[in-house]
Amino acid sequence: MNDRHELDKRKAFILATVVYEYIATAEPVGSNTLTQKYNLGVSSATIRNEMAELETLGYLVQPHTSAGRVPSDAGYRTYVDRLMPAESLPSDDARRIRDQFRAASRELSDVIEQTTRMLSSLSKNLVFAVAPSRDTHAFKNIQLIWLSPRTALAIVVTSMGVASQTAVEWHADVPADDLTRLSNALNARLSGRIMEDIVNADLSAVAAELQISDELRAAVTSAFQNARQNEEPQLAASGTQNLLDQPEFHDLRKLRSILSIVEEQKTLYDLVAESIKPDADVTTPMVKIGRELREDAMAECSLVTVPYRFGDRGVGMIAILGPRRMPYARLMALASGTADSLGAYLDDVELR
Amino acid sequence: MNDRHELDKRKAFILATVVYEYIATAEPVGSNTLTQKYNLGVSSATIRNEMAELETLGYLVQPHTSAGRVPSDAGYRTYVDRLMPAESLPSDDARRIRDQFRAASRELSDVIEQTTRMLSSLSKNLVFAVAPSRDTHAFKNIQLIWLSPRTALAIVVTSMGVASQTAVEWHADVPADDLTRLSNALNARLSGRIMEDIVNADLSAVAAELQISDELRAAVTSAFQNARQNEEPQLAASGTQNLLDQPEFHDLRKLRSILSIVEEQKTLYDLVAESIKPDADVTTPMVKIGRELREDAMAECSLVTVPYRFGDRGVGMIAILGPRRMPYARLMALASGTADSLGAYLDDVELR
DNA sequence: GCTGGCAGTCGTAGCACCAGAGTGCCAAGC
DNA sequence: GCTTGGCACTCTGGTGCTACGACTGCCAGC
Repeated sequence: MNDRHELDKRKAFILATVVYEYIATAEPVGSNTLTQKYNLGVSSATIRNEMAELETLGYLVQPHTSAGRVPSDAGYRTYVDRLMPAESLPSDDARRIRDQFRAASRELSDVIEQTTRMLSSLSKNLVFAVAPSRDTHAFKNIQLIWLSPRTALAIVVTSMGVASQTAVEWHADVPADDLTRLSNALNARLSGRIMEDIVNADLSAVAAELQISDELRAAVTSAFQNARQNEEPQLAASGTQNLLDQPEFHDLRKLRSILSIVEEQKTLYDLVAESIKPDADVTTPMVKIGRELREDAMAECSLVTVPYRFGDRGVGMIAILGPRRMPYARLMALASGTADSLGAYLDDVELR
Repeated sequence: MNDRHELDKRKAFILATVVYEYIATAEPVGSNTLTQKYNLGVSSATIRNEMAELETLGYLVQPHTSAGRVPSDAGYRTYVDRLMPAESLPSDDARRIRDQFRAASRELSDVIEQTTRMLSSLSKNLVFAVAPSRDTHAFKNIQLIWLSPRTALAIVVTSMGVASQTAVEWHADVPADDLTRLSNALNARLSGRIMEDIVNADLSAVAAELQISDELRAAVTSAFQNARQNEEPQLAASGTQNLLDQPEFHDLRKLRSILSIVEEQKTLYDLVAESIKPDADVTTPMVKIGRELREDAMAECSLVTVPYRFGDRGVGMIAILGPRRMPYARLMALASGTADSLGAYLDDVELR
């Protein structure tokens, strides 16, 4: 199992064909089906011997004695990593994705939700997406609004809309003019920066330059902290009804546990959260298969995830959840196409 | 069918018992079951005759010749309207609802979502809720921020947070002082008012009083319009997995169409939208049964809806969707208890 | 008007049975 | 030494049959 060359060409081809056929038909594949449908050049008896070996190697399993073979997690894994031909995004799908983002709302959570809807309809699977946290928005401007000599309202606006309003107060009088000067200086200096990159040093530098009081500086700091404060991770899901079309979910107990997980959101989030890394290579989709998901309820599921970027960093994830028997190459192409478009959309919105 | 007195006492009791028993067991009810389980004082043959009459009257139906009886839409309707004993909210449930709102988030959409989660777990059915539209929030304050002599930013804040920011510009110079005076006057005059009650006349009155230019007045009007602009109706749903426990949803085709409707949201919204009336009597739950829902996919469902209020008007809906065979009295008590608490919560947040 | 009895209907659970698909193994052949 | 046809064996799923049980509707008698 450890030697990646243990599979000779014929075994690899047979494994690939079994996976391909099983994905297409959802029926265990037998040696006869294989020889009849595919041009293998050898008889079914030979295939039988090879398949028996593939089974002892752990790539195939038999649901019961007199049935054909079905891929194991390891079988799918090898297929995805080494055997499967890559697919590119069909132009129809590409167009639909483009159109979706052209008509997209400006409300971030709506965009994320519409994206999952579109992708679940294209992929015929369950799709979910994690929205960028406020940390990753671009700072647009801050307004310090003088209410009285000792109170003010601080409103922070990011590329995705208003992030927070904070009421601030202090012990010494602050002239209204100071607030205006500070607002303007902060906006001139920091506009366009990513929220999480704006550290206290930046704020202090501006405050020092303008000779602003410590109390006022502290107020600004807390306004920024407030704006960055991480709300619940926003997660949208769509396409649960697609699962019902798959025979593996006709078992109501399995279906129920999957639905619970989807509604609960936390488990879904944990599944993809580890992959949201700012510096990650953001173009490659990742695949987790069956038990790799570490969830009993999902032992028969696979997950395709792909991060999307804003600017030059990964800020969120798009994920397609379906049966292990899913068209991996197609879904990977769909997911990364969508992620690219979503990233481009986010960049575009920021520029407006 | 039109004469509400067509049912004598005994028929009414039999109908009520059949509905009650069927709700409990999900099995068609026969005359023997009835005489054995309930003390009717007559023999099963008499019950048979009565049931046959109830069937010709349209209250009961027989799934097939040799089965017991099952209530029809009309049967459930009569049960709900006239036969069913009212239930009050068990103190356990009341406590759980109270605790939920005590710990509730301040973000409106989170509160609505958490409410549906709690109620779906209490009711063991599918729950959805429509969030109040911005129109029904209470106005808190407006800030007109002077950016340059001819441009400004208008930020409208309601009881539920920031509603909108609008960039405004004009052709004649506007002194910064005018903006401050206007902001303060508007806040003093309008704070606490419901957004949809704030009409142009209110704004004009203030502007006239302060001798403010027409252009500036127009800018304020557009800021308010922007803040009231109706986004997509916000709808949260929870508890789809509960449906799987009901035998009527074991049919995958039915289940699929219900799931589609729930995800699509629009149909759900239409089902309850008509009942969101500001001036409606906001304490009584309403019930729609089977075909009354006017959706083929929901012919075997019932819906309990109850509006919740903010201040003295209905602003949103809570709805419980389940099989027609649902414990109506219990769910009605649960729904209105939750609606009351949600209303109280909204009032409370507004005061803070 | 109520009741017990009875014939009749219908769905379902259980059972046996068979066909079909697929395997593993073996002995012969290239 | 790999490949192959043949063959016995296994297991599932569908079909047809029967028996049973749960009802009903109707009727004659109280």
